[in-house]
Amino acid sequence: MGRAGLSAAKLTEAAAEMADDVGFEQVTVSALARRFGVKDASLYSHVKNLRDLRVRIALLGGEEMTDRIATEVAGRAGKDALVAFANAYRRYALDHPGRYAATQMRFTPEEVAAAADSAGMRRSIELTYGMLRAYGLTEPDLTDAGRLLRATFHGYVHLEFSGGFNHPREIEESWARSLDALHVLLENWPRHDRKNG
Amino acid sequence: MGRAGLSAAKLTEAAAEMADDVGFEQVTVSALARRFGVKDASLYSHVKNLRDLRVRIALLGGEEMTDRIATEVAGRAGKDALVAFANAYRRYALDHPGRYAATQMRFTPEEVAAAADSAGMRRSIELTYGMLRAYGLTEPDLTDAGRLLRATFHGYVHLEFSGGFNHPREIEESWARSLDALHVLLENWPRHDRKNG
DNA sequence: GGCTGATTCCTAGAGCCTCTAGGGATTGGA
DNA sequence: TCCAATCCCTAGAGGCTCTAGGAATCAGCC
Repeated sequence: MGRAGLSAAKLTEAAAEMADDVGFEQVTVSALARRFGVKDASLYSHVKNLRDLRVRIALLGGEEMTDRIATEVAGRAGKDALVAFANAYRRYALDHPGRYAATQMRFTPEEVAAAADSAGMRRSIELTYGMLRAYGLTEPDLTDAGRLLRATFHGYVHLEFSGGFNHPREIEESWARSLDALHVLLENWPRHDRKNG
Repeated sequence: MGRAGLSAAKLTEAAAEMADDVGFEQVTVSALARRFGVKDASLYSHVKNLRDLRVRIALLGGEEMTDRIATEVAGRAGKDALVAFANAYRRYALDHPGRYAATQMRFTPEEVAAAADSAGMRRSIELTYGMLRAYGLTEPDLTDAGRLLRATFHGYVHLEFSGGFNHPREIEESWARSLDALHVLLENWPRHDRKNG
């Protein structure tokens, strides 16, 4: 009988699809092996262990998400860019809940350091900063506002996922109004006072 | 030999401590049984299954967190209340990472419905709304702003936990400035236009 | 084609986990 | 004292991760 033709990349892609289908926490080495008609021990030649597999899903998700956001934000500035960024972020999470959940894992310092080197991470930061510069922000406000935005986007999506919103119908409108509010916030950002660190 | 004197409440409390110690995902029926010097099968008379145990941790954490926030916010209004609320929220999460992680589980609709009946949930909503009313907000802005705040607080804590911040030393300052910004945001909230739902 | 080395996938098995079924021990109350 | 409820146990099925070592298959080379 022929081989399944496995590779780390193929496994990661399949695992990501599996995560979107059945939930990130349900992604398991043995279930993935089953999907390829192969024994679970076979996967350990391609992937170090379960955690390694999950981190790979996270990196894949991060890259894809950054790609989407980048194409949506391209050529926009100000509120246009903010809304495009936020919507691309949220839509990716809704389209790929498993991959998105992977990106929200708790990483070890080593994993963070490794990921920080990746192109995706840097591009993602570039995108955010570019957007914020259009609001006239400079460091350290750039960092602070960036953190606040990332936190808010993630928090909103997370709440939406975890059923924290009681009236699902109004989510779209709530989200739109939150973006209005964030735009106002960025325009009125309480600037850092140089004299009074 | 005597009995261990187990009960659902005792198990939940011990499981919560365990979650804070070793991480929410490491909380396991057999590990918990070991802690009580008892066989794992014994716990299943008190707790339905692992998920049940985890949901109990979440409810306990939610109650405790609401208590803390309530006492901190009591007697304050405006920015004072906002800062007290936010700091109590964040501090609880940092003090009890396992319990906090539990509150951020993905719940089934039934679990959400059950939790929505609990006193803690209602009190938590009351607290938020009371705070926002002091900013002169009314529905539906109350709902939208409340969602945005909850999302932001959670997102910030989550980012902090997951190592999303590269410069740990500046987190405190970033957080303080984000609270300033949120205060400004609430004062300049783009009010709902009744004519144009 | 035949050889060779690397890679792929396998079997076997240890160890840990969840959860069920059913039975003996311990308790508090009648 | 005795009964019923409750607690905790043993036994066991089944799933998961991961290691060790062996057999099959592939690619490239003569």
